[in-house]
Amino acid sequence: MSETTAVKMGRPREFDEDFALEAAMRLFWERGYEGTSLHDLTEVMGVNRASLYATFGDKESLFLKALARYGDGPTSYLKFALKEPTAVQVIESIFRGSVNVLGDPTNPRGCLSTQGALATGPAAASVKQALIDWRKAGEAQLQERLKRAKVEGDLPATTNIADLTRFVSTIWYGLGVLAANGDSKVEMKRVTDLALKMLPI
Amino acid sequence: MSETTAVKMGRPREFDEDFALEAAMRLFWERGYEGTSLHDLTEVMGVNRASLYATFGDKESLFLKALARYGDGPTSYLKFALKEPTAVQVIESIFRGSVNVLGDPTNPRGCLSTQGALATGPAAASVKQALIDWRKAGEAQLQERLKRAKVEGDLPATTNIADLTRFVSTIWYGLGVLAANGDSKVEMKRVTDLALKMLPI
DNA sequence: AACTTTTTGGAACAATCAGTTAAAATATTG
DNA sequence: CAATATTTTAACTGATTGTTCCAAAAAGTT
Repeated sequence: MSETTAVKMGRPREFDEDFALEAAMRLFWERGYEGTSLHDLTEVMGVNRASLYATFGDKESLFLKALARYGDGPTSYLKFALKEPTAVQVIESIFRGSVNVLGDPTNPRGCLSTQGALATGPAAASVKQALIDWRKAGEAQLQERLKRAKVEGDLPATTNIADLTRFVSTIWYGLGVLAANGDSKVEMKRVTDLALKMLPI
Repeated sequence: MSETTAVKMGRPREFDEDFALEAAMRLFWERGYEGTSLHDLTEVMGVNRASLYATFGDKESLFLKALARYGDGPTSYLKFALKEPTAVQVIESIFRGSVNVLGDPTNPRGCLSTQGALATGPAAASVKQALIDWRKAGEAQLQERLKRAKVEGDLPATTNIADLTRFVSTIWYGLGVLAANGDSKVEMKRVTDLALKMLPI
């Protein structure tokens, strides 16, 4: 019976794993992978070095866990957006969710997937690549969904799915930089409103 | 007579200042501010530490000089684009120039202004801010030009200049991330072609 | 040849980096 | 209480960070 409620032997933890990972995610989000030091991580996470390594592994491993949490948390809107009934609604929903997260003043400015490690030194090359993969995976999910929309007839048969996907992704990424620039939610919303009006659909 | 051709006393330099700054720019471009070490800079620049400091100042100062060179070099297309006769041609020209630079396989992938320091630790906060200012300055120049286009009548009086500027900027920034993802020039061109077709003009 | 001026090479700097280790502390189990 | 298991504490790696300093080297000037 090794359940989550199982009584554990040994000295009990003085930190909350969930809280700690959330804090790590937000610090990486704000400062990027290379800009975040282990010392600062232990502080915001409320975890000492040794426990951090025992629980989350090394810095890269911790970052990947934080990234996964980012996908399940702040950017979970993507999962729901993909379930919308039509292509237009899917795109609308992605834009809405994105603007909501990026425009929330309680969040770090920008998007973890682009701020985390867009360009790095050789030591962080694998993290940079992981983020490329992460972004491309998002694009792939959208592309699959739009492809289905075409089959279902709610996108014209003439629509170039790859182009439309890349176009939406471009705006998506661009919003992240707008947010990093300090633009407000209202300003970002005006961009997505304009984009939706123009959409070749 | 203190001209540039003036004979200088002292031991002559063994490095070329222009070459060195170009090399620094490209390394920052590829690795970002925090991802670039002084050790690696001296190697690619062909300058020893002491001479680097004497000539370019500290790391931040060197980065700012590299950024200025980036503006005068790879992204000089902006200056020319703003001189185009109509708003549409201006935007077309920006997109074309951007795709050419970002899609050039001999260049580092992505855009220095977004890769340099989108998110950083506190130590690099001033560099991050300098890049925000740099990007916003670019937006401001475009906005001024589009405002003029409206006055000159080649944009409808109903056009919201701020919105149009931000929309073009968003795509501009987004292209940088596409490039960082490894997308090809052809793929980026298809994005800008689509955007131009959709432009509310 | 003696003196100035500038650059070079390399050592030295203190600070910080990610990561490890061993002992002390705190719990459960028998 | 004794044995076991886990976490905390804190010191300690060894490497790397950005920056400074200094004597030697290489040129021009007198």
